[in-house]
Amino acid sequence: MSSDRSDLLSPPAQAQADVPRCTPNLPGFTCGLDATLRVVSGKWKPLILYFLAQDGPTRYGELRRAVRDVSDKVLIQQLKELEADGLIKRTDYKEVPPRVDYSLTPLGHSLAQALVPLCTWGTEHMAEVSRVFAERATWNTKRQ
Amino acid sequence: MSSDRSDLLSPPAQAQADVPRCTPNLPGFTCGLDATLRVVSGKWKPLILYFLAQDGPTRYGELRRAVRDVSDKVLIQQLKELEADGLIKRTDYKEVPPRVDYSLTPLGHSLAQALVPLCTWGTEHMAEVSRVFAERATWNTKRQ
DNA sequence: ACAAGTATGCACCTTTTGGTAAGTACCCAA
DNA sequence: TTGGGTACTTACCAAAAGGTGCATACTTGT
Repeated sequence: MSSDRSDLLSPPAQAQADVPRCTPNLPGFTCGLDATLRVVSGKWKPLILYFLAQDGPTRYGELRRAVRDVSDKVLIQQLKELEADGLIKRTDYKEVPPRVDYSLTPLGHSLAQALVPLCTWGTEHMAEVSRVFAERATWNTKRQ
Repeated sequence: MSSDRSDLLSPPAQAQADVPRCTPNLPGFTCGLDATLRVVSGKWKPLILYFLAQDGPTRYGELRRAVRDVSDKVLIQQLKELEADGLIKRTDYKEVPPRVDYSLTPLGHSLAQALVPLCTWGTEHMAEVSRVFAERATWNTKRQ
C-alpha cells in the first residue's frame, strides 16, 4: 500500500535552471535575497543608491531635488539608515552655511550594480507597467 | 557680474560610468527603477517571484510554507496583486479539495531574472549585513 | 532689513501595510 | 466524530512608514 508519497510531494518538477538557487546561509535570513531586501527596503533607498552611483558624491539639497517627492524627514531618515548599514558615507565639510555630501561606499557601490537589471527591466517594460496601473486606477475610482 | 553659475551647478562630476543612466520615459515614473519598484514592493513579492522562478508552478500551500512567516491574508493579497500586474498566473484546477497553483508569466520570469543579482549580492554580503543588524539590535534593546 | 538657501530636528498626524483569529465548504484518515 | 488538510475570505487591530509644518543658526543676495 503506497506509503510512498513521492507523487504527492512536488515531483521532480524540472526547475527552470536559469535562476540560481538562493539558499539560506546565516540565521536570521531565509536567503540572500531576503538579506538584500532588509537593507534596501525603504521607499526611496534604491533610488538614492542608484542616483549616487550615477552621479557620484552629491550634496543633500541636490539629492533632495533629484529624488522627487521625498520629504526632508524621510530622506534624512533613509540616508541615516543607509549610512548605518555601511552603504553610503556622509561627509560634513563643517562649513558655515552647512555643506554635506553623500557618496557610496564600496559596499553600496556593489549593491547599486546589482540594481542595474531592475532599472533596465523597468525601462524596458514601462509601457506594460504603466498600462496595468492605469487600469487599476480607473477600477478604483469606479468602485469608490 | 559672473551671472554664469555653471560652477555652482554640479560640475561635470565625472560620473562613474559603470552604472547606466536611468532616464524617465513615461509620465508617472521618475525612471525605470521607479517603475520596477512600484511592482515589486510588497514585503514578500520578490521572494515569491524568486521562488516561482526556482521551483516552477507551485501550489498555494507549498508557497505558504516556503515563504516563511507570511500570513494567509497577506500572501493571498500579494499573489493577487502580482497576478493583476501580469507577473504570475493562477491556475485553478477546479478540484474538490481545492487545488490551485501559481506560475510565472514571461513578464514575471524576466523580472525574476533581474532579481538574481540582488540575491547574489545578499548571499555574498550576508555576513556584513548580519553584523550591522546585530549591532542595531543591541542598540535598540539598550535604549529600550 | 528681509527673504532665501543650507542641512537638519522634532512633534504630530495620516496612510499604508501587515498580522490575528475566526469562518467556509468540502474531503480524507483515524 | 474528531481532526487535519485544501484555498481562501472577512472583520478587526497594531505597527510601521511616511508626510506636514515649524524651528534652528548662520550666510548671502536684494
